[in-house]
Amino acid sequence: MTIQVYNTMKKKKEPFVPIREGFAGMYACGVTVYDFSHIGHARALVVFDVIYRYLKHLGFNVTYVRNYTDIDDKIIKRAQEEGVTYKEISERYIKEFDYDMELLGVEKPTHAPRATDHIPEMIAMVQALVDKGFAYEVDGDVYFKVSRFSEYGKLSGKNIEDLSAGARVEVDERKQSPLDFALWKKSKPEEPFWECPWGKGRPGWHIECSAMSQKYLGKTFDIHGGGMDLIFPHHENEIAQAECATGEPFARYWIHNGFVNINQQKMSKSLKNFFTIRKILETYHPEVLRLFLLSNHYRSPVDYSEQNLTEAKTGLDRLYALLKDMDEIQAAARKSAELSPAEEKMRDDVQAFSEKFTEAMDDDFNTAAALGHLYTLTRTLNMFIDQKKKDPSVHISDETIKRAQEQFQKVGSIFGLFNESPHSYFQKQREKGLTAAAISPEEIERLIAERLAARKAKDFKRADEIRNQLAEKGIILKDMPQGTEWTTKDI
RNA sequence: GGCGGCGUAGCCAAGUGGUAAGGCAGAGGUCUGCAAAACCUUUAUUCAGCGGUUCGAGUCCGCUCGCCGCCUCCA
Repeated sequence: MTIQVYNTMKKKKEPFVPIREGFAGMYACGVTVYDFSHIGHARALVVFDVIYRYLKHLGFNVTYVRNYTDIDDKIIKRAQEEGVTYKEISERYIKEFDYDMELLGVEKPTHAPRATDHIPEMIAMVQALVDKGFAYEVDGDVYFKVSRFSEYGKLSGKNIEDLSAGARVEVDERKQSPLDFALWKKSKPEEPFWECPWGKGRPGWHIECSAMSQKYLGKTFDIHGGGMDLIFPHHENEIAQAECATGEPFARYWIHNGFVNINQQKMSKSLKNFFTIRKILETYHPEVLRLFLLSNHYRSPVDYSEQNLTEAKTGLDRLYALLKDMDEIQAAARKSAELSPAEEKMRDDVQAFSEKFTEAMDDDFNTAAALGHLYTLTRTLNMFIDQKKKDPSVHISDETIKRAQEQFQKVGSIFGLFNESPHSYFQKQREKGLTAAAISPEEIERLIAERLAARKAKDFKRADEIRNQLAEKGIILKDMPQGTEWTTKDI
């Protein structure tokens, strides 16, 4: 069964057929490293991480390339502000980015090239464009001549006439047309530069992705992705450069993720409604953020709000609670040849989930629908576990539990969830809550013991008093058959 | 002005021709001394509005209203 992928170029879903059977080449535009990465970056990174993982899961041999833009105006500006070299800024934020990705559980791509490590490739491409008459040099700057590429606009659905009419770019007199864009920029004094046929200069923004994607994936490759905002002009320009330079088609499938809004407002620096990944992960477990992001289809806009994150946390808690229960039941389960009707049904549901999950993911990576099915399975499993808790004689075989656990492992490995043992997941949460509660576990245990004594003596007034007292500090008690457990209140 | 998207229950959110997934919140119940957790039941005759195509439409077409993105660096 081939998967369906929405291709921005065609504006519709189409079957994904790679150039070479069994292989997939994928390039996703990475970040410009001049500051900490934010929630918007996180979404793009998580979306393509999941696409990467899913393609691998399907058995594709995937080459995934994600670049670092480590030379550009913003980096240079930042370096000048701090009085350090551009390299110091870019390397610093590459390190920070890598750290964020590790926290977020984003898999390393096959290649993570830096733009500045590929200057010769870029110069060669610019030279090829000049030689073929697609680009022209003006006083050290080299521009791409948009009018020479009749297909310009095919990705974004724009045409050259409309663009010319609506151009609000300040017109650079030296450009032959306002639409022409820089392939190579002459360096100003004090700016980093590389020697090239046009003097001292540095690459324009778009050229790096064309050069690096081709180096690692070939002239024509399968998937090119990034945020919606990159469709125009970045990806449009990449296509123009690459196809004119090589004379061959560039990427075949264009995948773009939607934006993140903050409390229904566009995220922007001027509104200061900006959240860095680092900041969010101080409060929320990384998997909460992933679950939240994957609860929406990747092309829809998603609204970041505390309520939505808290909801995601509730969901993740529920899933981990089930995993914990399954671990416990598994430990006590026995082999059995005979299945009760309830267990039969459970196996059927597990199997049904497996099929529905695949169906959802095959349909343009519909993680939201896939998660819906996971919750349905969760309810089925909880139902059985609930019965078993009430009546320990209810039997279940280890094989059935194993099959259910395997489905969760599969989802976990594709979505980047359930990387922790349920025990450590809840343990961490308790530790976090404890810090906020300012009470020691020993003190809690002491109060629980005191409450137990009170309950045994039927002094429920005192027992409730203790429970309320702990609740005020954010400690929630649960009276279980085997004793009293405690958790911390949700953030 | 050009291009594109969206509008599904209190909230979040799947669903591109076959009769409305899932989650959160709420209500009732099982369990509990009472709770918590879990489970059960329940919550959209209806998918912004109006027309049209069709045996059949959130789903396709047209119009209207409302929101948003891109066209400038941006995931």
